[in-house]
Amino acid sequence: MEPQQQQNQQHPNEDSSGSGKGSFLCRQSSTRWTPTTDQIRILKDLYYNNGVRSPSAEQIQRISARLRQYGKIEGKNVFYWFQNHKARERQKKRFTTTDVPMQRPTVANGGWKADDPIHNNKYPNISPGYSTASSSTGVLTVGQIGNYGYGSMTMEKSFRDCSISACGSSTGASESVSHNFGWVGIDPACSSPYTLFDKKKLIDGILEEEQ
Amino acid sequence: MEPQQQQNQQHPNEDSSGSGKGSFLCRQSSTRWTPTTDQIRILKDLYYNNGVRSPSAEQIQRISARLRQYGKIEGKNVFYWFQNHKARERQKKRFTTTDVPMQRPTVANGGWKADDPIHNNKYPNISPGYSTASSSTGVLTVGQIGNYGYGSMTMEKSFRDCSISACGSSTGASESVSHNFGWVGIDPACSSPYTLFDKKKLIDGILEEEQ
DNA sequence: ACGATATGAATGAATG
DNA sequence: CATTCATTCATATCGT
Repeated sequence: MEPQQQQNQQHPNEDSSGSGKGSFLCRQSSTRWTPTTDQIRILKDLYYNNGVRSPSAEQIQRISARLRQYGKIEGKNVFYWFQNHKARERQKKRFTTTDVPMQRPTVANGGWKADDPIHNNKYPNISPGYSTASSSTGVLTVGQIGNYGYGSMTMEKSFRDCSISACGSSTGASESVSHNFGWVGIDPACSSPYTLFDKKKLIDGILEEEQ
Repeated sequence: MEPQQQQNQQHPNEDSSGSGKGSFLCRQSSTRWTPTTDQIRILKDLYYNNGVRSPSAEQIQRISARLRQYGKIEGKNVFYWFQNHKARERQKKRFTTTDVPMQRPTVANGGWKADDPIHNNKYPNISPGYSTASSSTGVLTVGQIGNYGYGSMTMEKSFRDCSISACGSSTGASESVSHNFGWVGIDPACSSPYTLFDKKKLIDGILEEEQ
């Protein structure tokens, strides 16, 4: 998701190193979990390709155990990750999907960070109804039509080959990129002849029902 | 606080300002929203004169739609603006009101926020010990140095429950499980000799029941 | 030109 | 589940 964020934090910082907090340098290990690219990749894979959205306790344990190979992680991290991911996806929609009483697929992307470049098959349906993808199998019907490879390879670091991932910044988490659409949005009635005569009124108008 | 960044005009940047700045392409150089003075004025007005601090989705939409007249803007910009504005104001206040000598905003232990939620009283069952004590030298009363925004934070919260997993019916039921499990590290097969993985298999393995 | 600061953006962690 | 808080990163802007 962050095209150019975090410059370095995927280092396998074994040990919580919470002890060395007071020291000046080494100011890298914060208390909060910093997912590695591999972890994120897998989490997204689970989320998008497997429809996992609210893993159960067992699943969380399993996932975290699996992800622990790529760096330290705990169950709660997985739990929060899914919660946040889901919540933010919804929130984003909430801000952008203003009106549109009828099914209007033109919603594109209001401008939030684009969806994932690698796993972007989410649910192709346009209606608010989710695909309810059960977990595993059967879901990938439309999945990765483009086939991003790693079907059975050591995906250790193979996501570089994808044709769409692009921007391979070696170590960096070159996840999503794009995110520069043309301000589609809801196409407001811009250019309205406002002249700012009464600011107060304008402000109120924003908050109120404006009807 | 705001050094009047009156650049006075909207988008001085205009696209294609590829000049120098590594405009390689990827790097998602979509300039980050630079609010115009009018937009800022209105935002501040909403914030200070109208007490808007955390606009809801609808409000955000309304606000952004309104502000779009003064320059391009999107819901997320408004959202972030308020979030940041509130956060920073608060942060600043924390400093100023501090005036307490030895008071450091970022003392060891993370100050006040939940002491190590992760490894601390996650499961009071077994390790009651150092929950409250913590912090060296009885770090003052944490009395909330700059309490203005919101009384006190709930440090020391601990998850409602500490039963691990539980969840008889491993299916959905996302609501009931919200925060039910303790993040115990049930010590899964850590350090298991995973080495080559077939993504497909791995994912399934995670999701499946104990295959 | 840099370095400092302000601030947009992103996200982990929590709370209700 | 939605909302909010804290933190951190990235970058625009300004000061010297």
